[in-house]
Amino acid sequence: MSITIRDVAQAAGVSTATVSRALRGLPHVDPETRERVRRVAAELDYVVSPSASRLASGRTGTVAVITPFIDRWFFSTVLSGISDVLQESDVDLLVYEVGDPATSPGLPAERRLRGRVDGVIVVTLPTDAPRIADMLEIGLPTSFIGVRWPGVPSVCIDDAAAGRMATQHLINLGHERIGIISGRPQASTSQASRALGYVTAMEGAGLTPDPTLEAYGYFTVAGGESAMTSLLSQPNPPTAVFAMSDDMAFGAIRALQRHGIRPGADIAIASIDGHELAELLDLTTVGQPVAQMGRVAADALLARMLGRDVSGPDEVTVPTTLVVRGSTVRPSGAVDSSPLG
Amino acid sequence: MSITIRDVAQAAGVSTATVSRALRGLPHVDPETRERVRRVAAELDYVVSPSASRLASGRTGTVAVITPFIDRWFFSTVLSGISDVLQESDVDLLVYEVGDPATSPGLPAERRLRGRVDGVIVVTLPTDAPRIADMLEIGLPTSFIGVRWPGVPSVCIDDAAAGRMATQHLINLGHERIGIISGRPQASTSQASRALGYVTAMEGAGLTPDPTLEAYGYFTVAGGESAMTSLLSQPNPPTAVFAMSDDMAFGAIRALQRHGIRPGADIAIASIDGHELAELLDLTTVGQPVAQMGRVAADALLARMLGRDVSGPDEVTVPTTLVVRGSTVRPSGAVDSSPLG
DNA sequence: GCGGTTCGTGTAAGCGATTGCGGCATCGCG
DNA sequence: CGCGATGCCGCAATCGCTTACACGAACCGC
Repeated sequence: MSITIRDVAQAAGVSTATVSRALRGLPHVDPETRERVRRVAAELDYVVSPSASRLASGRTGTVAVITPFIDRWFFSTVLSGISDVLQESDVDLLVYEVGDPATSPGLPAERRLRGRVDGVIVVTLPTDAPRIADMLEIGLPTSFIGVRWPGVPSVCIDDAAAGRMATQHLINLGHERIGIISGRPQASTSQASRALGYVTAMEGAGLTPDPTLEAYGYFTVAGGESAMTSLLSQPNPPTAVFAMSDDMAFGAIRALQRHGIRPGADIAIASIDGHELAELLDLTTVGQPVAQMGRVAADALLARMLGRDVSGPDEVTVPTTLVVRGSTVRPSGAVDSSPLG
Repeated sequence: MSITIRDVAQAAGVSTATVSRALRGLPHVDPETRERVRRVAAELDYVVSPSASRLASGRTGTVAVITPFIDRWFFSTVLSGISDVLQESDVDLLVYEVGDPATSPGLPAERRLRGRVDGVIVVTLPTDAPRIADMLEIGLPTSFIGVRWPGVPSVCIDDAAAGRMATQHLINLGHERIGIISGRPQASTSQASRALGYVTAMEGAGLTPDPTLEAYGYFTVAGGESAMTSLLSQPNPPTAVFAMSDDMAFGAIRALQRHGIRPGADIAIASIDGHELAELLDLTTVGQPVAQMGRVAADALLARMLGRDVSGPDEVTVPTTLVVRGSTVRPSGAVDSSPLG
């Protein structure tokens, strides 16, 4: 029913081997022959059978992206960046949504990957390290986004610096009681780094982080809202809050609105992400180049998969930039402790 | 190097045929034999070669999703719903991001699909009909989201009703000069339907839509902002605005903020989508069950692919619900023309 | 003019599953 | 006890392509 390489070979008066070589641009084919094969193939509307090709060659022309979520801003944006790059190289994109590793078992995809893809991009939550070792055991070329792992291609931001930057900015505005909305209790990796940045900045300014001023927002809008609510119920609430993600900051802002407190004017908020809608909500945030992170990871993976010269280091850190908006204004009467943040 | 079905067969003392049948749960296998094969396979950590299986069986266990974008709320949410369903059935999800059909050529994926997937889900922009015929020509089971096509499984909302609902709500509040922020000039399908709903509601209330009160927002935040800006520059600006999408409404709100105009208090805004962050911005919107739309489409496709009994109609319309928030309040001094919208 | 390259092409052996068909026991029933 | 069903299972032919290897022709330099 479907037309095969044999049909093309016959119609072009050559062998299937030649057709294969001609169509794929391999050498050792007379230019004239190649052209003829191409024409015949086009006329017949021939497309190679991916299954057969894969079986014979062992290559799949596919990469898998393993991501906790696909319907959240950060992840869908990363995905889009990845998609850009892969499409340019005619590589298919397989998506596995695995959920939050903290609540769902692990990577259900491990077994599936073998023989199904040529490479894997793992997008990790900032909340905790993935089963990286498990992943690497499969022996597929892999690229990580969001964690740093020795010897493995990965791209991430400097979480500590980002946390420090946001917190320092609040400090520079004169705030001293600065709360923090973090992900979840006792998480690891980049979350810890962001918290570290917060602590570093605080201590650098001679301030002591008040443990009662930490609340958990689980990286969701709803979580951020309840975190902020609990912060507000403190006997001595913070005058500024650092949220580890824009989503949580959004929730925090909603909490403020509910309490009739004006973000910026009454309580300062700064966070990390650079979410598209942060501008709308006038939220000060440390922006990360999310789509670019996806592109970089995909590029790195492709380079390794296709055996290109692997230029550039394995571990790349992309820059973040503080975007100051209305959610962080000088508290009335306060004096800036440094020449701008 | 990798272990194959032959290794398992040998280790279990049966033929490869039996291994294949045993592992896939096919009948005509002694329960005892099946168990032994399973055990051996597990011990050997055997996984079937997808390529070989596909080539032999002709099935790929994969569906493609063709979507204009993946980094926008609507699409990533749909994608997530699809992913849910597919994962339950152990079907792989291949994603093709094709861009806005209005600006990018078309479906570059057509050729790729043949032999690569068992089915396709096409997510269409509300801005215009996809090359549906092209798509159907491939002869793969296909499911559409966002358009209605005779005889083809599709899921969408009643765009006209949604547009009418939002507009009627504004009318009920006493507004008469109601502007509209639509997608792009002369687009089609669901965009037209939403506009139709607007017109229907207006005329039903004895109001005449003012053509100078229509602006184009191209379904983006930035577009919505400039659309609202141009609306505001009218000699006689609207007192209420219906935006075809939440994103555009977000942009419109930003424009209002920039002009020192309070959404809700000074100008009412209602839109369509039910975006996660609409609540944050206190935006009245006609919510559509986006993730569910993805799930429904995936279910329908799976039913056809796997030859299940195709229950339910081809074309399903999912319900929308008006969520009233602060962006639409009664204009001061106005009287409601009906008992609540 | 001859051995050795280089080029273009064909032959055919895989790749690792799936599955139609046939064979051999075993079973049930008359 | 005989005979058709039935249940299990193996044989072997695909599926459509890739690619190592072989082969003949043309071409090279000495």
